[in-house]
Amino acid sequence: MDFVGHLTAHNIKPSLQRIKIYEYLHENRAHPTVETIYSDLVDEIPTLSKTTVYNTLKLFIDNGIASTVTIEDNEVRYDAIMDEHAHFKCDSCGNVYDIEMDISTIKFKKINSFKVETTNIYLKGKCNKCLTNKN
Amino acid sequence: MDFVGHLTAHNIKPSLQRIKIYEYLHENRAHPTVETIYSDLVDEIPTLSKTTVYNTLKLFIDNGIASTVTIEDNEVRYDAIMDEHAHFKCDSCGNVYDIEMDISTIKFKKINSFKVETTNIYLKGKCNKCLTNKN
DNA sequence: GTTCCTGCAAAAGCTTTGCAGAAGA
DNA sequence: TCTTCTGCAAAGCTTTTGCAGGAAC
Repeated sequence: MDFVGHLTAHNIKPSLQRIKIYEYLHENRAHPTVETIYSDLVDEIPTLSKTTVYNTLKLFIDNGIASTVTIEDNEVRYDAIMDEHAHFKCDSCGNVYDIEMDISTIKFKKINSFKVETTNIYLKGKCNKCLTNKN
Repeated sequence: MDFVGHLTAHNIKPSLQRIKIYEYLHENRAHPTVETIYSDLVDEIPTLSKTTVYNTLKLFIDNGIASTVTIEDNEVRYDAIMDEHAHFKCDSCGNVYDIEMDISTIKFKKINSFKVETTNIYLKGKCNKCLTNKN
């Protein structure tokens, strides 16, 4: 995938930090937090600061190439996959998985008068691996 | 509604603060934040502290009579309605509305192996009132 | 008298802001 | 040169923790 091209196509100048953070989001589908992104990338870019991670993620969100995943109260996670999909968080291992779904199939009652612009679906429970390991 | 009875039924001793906060959650369906709860109740209970609001909400959640609504990254809201329902937040006025729905109608792909325990659905857009006022 | 509850003050996190130096065009 | 980007340090918020006094039983 052409990360640099995707950044420039969204009016984001492709600095090293921005490329690496964007790459990281794509290659780490675990929906990382700022802390995770920072601590994983600081090895590769020793001068990296959290401020830059915050700045960069904000820039990505403002330009529509990333979004936040707030499946838990006390942590904000980030996602660079912009297709409509649900998120599943495992209570045991803490991993967050993408769940494919067709959001248009959801049927609401009494919502006719509201104009829905975005839909977020968050599931919690036990993932495959944890269910198997437990037994 | 018998708030005191509901608290004691869930092993929560009905102190004045707890009764008032629980009542407030039921009568204020706008899904208040800690700040809102505190500032609205401090008039009635002048000695109230935010610590107590935090303690009490945590107690309610642990005992299953309230839940958090994390429709936005930067604010945690609280809800005492424990039926399954979706939440809709209006971008314009900021109000959060309950949307009735039957969660069992949602169809996911490839989720068979996961054990889903809770489902949260958050919608954003423009509410009825704001759509009318704009025009 | 013992236990539990409340709320002040302080601490702990997380995120944002201001700004100066560095990098890039 | 001029603009933009980075990252340190400090500030700002929200939430948690420790603890002492108070209420309830």
